[in-house]
Amino acid sequence: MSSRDHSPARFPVAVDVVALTVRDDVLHVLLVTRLIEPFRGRLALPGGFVLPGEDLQEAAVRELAEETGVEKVSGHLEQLGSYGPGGRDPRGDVLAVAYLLLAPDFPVLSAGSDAEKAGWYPVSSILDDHGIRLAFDHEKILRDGLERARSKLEYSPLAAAFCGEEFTIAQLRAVYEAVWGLPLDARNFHRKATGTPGFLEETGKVTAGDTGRPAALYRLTAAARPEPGHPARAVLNPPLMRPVS
Amino acid sequence: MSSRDHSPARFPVAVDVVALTVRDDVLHVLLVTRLIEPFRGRLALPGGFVLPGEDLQEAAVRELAEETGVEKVSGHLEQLGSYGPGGRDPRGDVLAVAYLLLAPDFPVLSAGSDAEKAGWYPVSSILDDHGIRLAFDHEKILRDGLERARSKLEYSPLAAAFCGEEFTIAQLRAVYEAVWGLPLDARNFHRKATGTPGFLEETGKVTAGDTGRPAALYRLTAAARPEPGHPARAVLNPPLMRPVS
DNA sequence: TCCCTTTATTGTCAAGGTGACGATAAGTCG
DNA sequence: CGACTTATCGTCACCTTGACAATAAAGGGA
Repeated sequence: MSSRDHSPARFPVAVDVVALTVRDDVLHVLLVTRLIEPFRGRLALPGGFVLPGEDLQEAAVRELAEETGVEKVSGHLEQLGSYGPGGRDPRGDVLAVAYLLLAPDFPVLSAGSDAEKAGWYPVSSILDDHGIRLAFDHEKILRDGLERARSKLEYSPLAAAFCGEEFTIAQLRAVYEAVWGLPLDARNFHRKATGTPGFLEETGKVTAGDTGRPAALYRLTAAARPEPGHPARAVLNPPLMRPVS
Repeated sequence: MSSRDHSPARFPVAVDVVALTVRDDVLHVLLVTRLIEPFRGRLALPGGFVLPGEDLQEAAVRELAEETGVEKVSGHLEQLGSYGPGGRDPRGDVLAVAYLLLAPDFPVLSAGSDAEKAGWYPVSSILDDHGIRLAFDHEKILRDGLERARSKLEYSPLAAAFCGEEFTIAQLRAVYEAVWGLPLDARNFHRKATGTPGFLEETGKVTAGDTGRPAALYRLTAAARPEPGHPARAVLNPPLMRPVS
């Protein structure tokens, strides 16, 4: 820190959350419709200003709860990056700290306590050409979050963050296919997922009721489960690489 | 952003830079000695407060120049993460945005314009048990920066950011060994570095004067060179993994 | 000059991982 | 029961890696 600045400038600090989930085999992002200016009527990432005495991650969790009605979100939450403070809010300088949430599909309040409508939107409908334009610089933040998620799947057990506690290999593969936007060979994926030491363990249970042969249910190994405070361990070694094309 | 907050809280925003280099085959970090409270006399990462109208990365470059006397730093600069705002500065809430600089060895002013002494310190001397204690939460930031650098070497061409424009395979290998703290097999490394398409290209020149056989000089391919604004491309595919032990 | 030391570079080989894809297994549905 | 669907196991050629031998190209000293 500079020793010269007697009274440093102060900035409002906002947290914005890129919440991703896989719904019907399609990657979705959680967005709210803004009911006030600026960008009234536009879709935006959920978020809000950090309060005094609050930590960044606390603020992210609180804003997510306020705007989506979810008190206890399971899944994986990590910091994505910071943006600004200039050129991103017409009201003036605002520093934004973005967080990335990878979570199983959860219901959102159609009208949160902030009176903003929240809902899941397919990521492709936002990022495609001629997609819906987001407020602020949220499209860039979403792109950064998507790329972070894509690369993290390669070497970390984070794909399981999109699933519940127990899941089948096919469900896990559907996560990879939805996030990467690529088809994967079911047999090779099964070999890699079940063959990686310290990644998955069988629960002994199987699915029922669906069409086709029942699938075995797996859960993450204790070693692969994200610990509070610790980053997700690099369990997939060698990594599960994205196909080139 | 929350629609409810009419006058959001404002925080001072500091940028801190984890500047790493390889010097005499040892990883060093750039630190300054604080001459004022708090943490007077302690070593700290160079950094300072963001000024109004300034971007985060601009502030990082400016503070680095002010405290180390380097106007144009070559190498790779990327955002590392944000810390706080609570519990990291005894003067009160301060949000810190950390940046990571991977650079060739450059001289630092022994007394910068901020009158803080800057110098290179072996990373191990800071992070070892009984190492020198840094000011603020800078030890955690340094650890995060080190881990980021270590993992980035695996799949990106960023090791070359520690070298000059042209370098030998052995110099590049020395970077990996210094950052990872592990010995690598010179022959297998040579095969991987020269055999990866789109990574290195020969300059045709060779080193001279040293003991032993002269080494060929290489440079990064245009595709592997970091573009302004773009992240470092994932050129090493499959990656060059750290040995397990 | 010739040998020794040092560093760079090229090969070799076995083991393991991956992509492509055939073959079975175990359910549901008609 | 037979068709269909999904899950799981096997096979095989190819590629990459780790371990390590061998060769190349300098400088230094006897």
